Amino acid sequence: MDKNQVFIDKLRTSGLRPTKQRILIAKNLFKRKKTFHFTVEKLNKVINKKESEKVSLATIYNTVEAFTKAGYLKEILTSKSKSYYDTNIKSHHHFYDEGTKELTDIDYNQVKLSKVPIPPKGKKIKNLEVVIRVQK
Amino acid sequence: MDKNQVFIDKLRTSGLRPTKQRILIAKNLFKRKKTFHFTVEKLNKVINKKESEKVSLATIYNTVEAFTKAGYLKEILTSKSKSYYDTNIKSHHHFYDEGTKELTDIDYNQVKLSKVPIPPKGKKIKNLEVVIRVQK
DNA sequence: TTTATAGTTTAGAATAATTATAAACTAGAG
DNA sequence: CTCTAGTTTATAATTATTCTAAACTATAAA
Repeated sequence: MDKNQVFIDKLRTSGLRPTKQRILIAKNLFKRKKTFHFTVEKLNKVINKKESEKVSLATIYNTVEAFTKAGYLKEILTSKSKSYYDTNIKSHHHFYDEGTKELTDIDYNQVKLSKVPIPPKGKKIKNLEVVIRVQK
Repeated sequence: MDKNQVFIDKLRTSGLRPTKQRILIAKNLFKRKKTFHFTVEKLNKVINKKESEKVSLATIYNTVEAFTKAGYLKEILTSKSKSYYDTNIKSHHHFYDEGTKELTDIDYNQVKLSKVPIPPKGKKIKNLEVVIRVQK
């Protein structure tokens, strides 16, 4: 039993070839007990410090984008120029700490919307995200 | 009666010197019937196409930042690398069209939250923002 | 099993938004 | 009027991200 088989299958079903880089990135993202919030820069450090086989930054960008499109990652709205991603793809929301620039998950059922507006004509709601900015 | 007096006063009460650049930018932002959603790039075009007196891009950045700190503008969360601002500073939310990358205001009372989570210890909620991403 | 090819990775260049720098300018206090 | 701290400006620097094109590789088909 190849212990990577689960990732290989996941990649295949998404139409992504299971290359060694993608498997390595997938392991780093998804073999975790807690969910992982990261920027590409951070993921790049994690992978290229720990692992003996290096992965180029361009591949990390490509793979994060591919995983997001495939629905394995969620891109999170924060105001500033860096994109944040989350391995938790269940519907949930975030605290964004303006001081430390860290994200914390808010469980889905900690937020309840009792009223949601009708989208503009011809448009469908793709996603609804609540970001609560906090500070000391 | 100087028709700019209202802007001059506003600037003064915020500890900002009423320079001609700031007054010009304020006029372009706040003398509008509808609220105005913009990026710095867009504001720069609006000002430097229409007006005879040019304002440097650096000043536009500085002024938008100053106005945001003073509470005259609101920075809006969208996923990607460009910052969006809104002249509507009342508590309200947004549709973000992924295709056109345009923002539309959602009136405050079109969204109702019946449950809001408790912030992490020692942190206060500064702002709560709902972004609803839409697409065709 | 080889071979062909479409998909993938890579280093480095290019781009785009934003921030920093430092010199020139100016509002407003005294 | 003069001085000075605040402001503006052109330009350089920085940072995140995307692009490019050559090298590499997974895999389908011979």
